[in-house]
Amino acid sequence: MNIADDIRAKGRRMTVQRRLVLDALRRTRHHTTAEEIARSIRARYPQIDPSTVYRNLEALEELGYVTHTHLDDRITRWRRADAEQHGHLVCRRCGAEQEIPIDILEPLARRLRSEHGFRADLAHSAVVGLCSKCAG
Amino acid sequence: MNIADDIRAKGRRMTVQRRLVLDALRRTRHHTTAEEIARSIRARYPQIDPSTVYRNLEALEELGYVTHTHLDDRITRWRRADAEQHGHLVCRRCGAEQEIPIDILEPLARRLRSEHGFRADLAHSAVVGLCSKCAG
DNA sequence: GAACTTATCGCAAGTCGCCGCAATAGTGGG
DNA sequence: CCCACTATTGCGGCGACTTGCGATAAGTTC
Repeated sequence: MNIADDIRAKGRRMTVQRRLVLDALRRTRHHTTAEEIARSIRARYPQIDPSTVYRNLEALEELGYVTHTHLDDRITRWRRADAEQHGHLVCRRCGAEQEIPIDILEPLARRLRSEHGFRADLAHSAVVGLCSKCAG
Repeated sequence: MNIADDIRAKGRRMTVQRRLVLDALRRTRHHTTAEEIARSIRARYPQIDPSTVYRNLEALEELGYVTHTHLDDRITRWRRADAEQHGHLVCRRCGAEQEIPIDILEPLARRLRSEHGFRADLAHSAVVGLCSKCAG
């Protein structure tokens, strides 16, 4: 089943706008911001409203096609759900972000699960701190 | 050395506005939002501009008196730097936030330090996932 | 304690993301 | 192919900051 049919099967609709957002996400390697996606779409289709992009990202997240992460700022980062999972380290000083293999976070996830019944979404979270350069 | 002198020693100034922000933070048990602090101050001193509160929180963070955290939304949470350290679990479904003892995160911090030279600021980060209620 | 330097303030305007609403347009059924 | 249903869109406007700027006032010097 292709994406369009899957979306329809879930009672949603496949619109041009939706497809454009999906395509924009497909073109980006790592995570992007909604604003960047909106900009790239509006370069060709200026009539598409930024709020439509925001709403589509949200809808596509509900549909399971994308996920978002909050790093150390107010900006939401988006990426395809089928992209490789990894953790994030964000330097609070220089802002550098680094990706780390998800399995480093596994032991913590297991403990949170057994001790707090909490199912951590590791790729969704970011660890803030000082990178090796800034820590001196 | 008291706070005022310390601030002056660092080439900054102790203004009424600064003191009001500091006092407001002292009154809150856990973390608050800038907007809430602004509201509580402006209830008594309406002439104080919200932007002054934002700038003071930033300045006080540079001075080492407060820190901020980003949970799973776009709102910045502030708290006193000398408050008790703890980790945060945030449910992506119901939004509930839970505090956990910081030592649960220690093993991860040690590993990030040795393997990536990254000094994690555990109390600054939040782990996103599903709480026991929402995980069903 | 007056002069002076400049951190900080209040205000107005701008940005990014979100939301309500009326108009529009995918979809399934006939 | 046409209709009814309702998910989605564009637009205007709001919330949470953020920033430029001229005015104000801490702190320092004399």
